[in-house]
Amino acid sequence: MQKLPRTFYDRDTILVARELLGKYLVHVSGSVERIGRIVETEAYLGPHDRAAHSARGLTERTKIMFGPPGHAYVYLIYGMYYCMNVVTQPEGVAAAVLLRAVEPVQSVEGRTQGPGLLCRALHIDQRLNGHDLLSDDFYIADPGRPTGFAIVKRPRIGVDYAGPWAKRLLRFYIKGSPFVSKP
DNA sequence: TGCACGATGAAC
DNA sequence: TTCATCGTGCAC
Repeated sequence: MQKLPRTFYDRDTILVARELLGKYLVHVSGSVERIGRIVETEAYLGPHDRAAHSARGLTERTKIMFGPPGHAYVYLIYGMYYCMNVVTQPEGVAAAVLLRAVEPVQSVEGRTQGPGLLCRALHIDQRLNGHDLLSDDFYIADPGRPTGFAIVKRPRIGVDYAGPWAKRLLRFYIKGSPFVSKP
């Protein structure tokens, strides 16, 4: 499998969010290689995007989002679940793509439909925050098998407080996939 | 130093 | 619709 290059992430966030669909998220922990096929993503376009953590500027938590592209931004939500993001665009631009659901491919136990569940199933936690996705133990790759699928656009989940930004169609998923969190 | 609040998920 | 559970961010 071809690991996605830095240039893949160093582009428009919406484009990256769409093109991440169908790619394989790989996490190697110990001797176990867990793989999930990305079927649902959301784009967060800080700092103007009121739904993005980076809307409040550079803070201890969001500094990863301001960093160079191709790194993981992992944070704890509601005190019990982790959410996995991919940092996009050049260093200094605080944008990222939230991975909302994956389809189990290898060594994945439990459900993966939802950002908290997919992190639990792939053993992703705060230790991977800031991790370079061009490393050998945590990365995203192109399976190379053109499958061909339609992409559905919807408003993002759980950001009703974001005013007009809550209505933007920044959530993308593979049409018909049974592994999407909220079809 | 204290406290309100989530880019959630599951139960009721 | 309600609750579990806790780090972050910002008000005192």
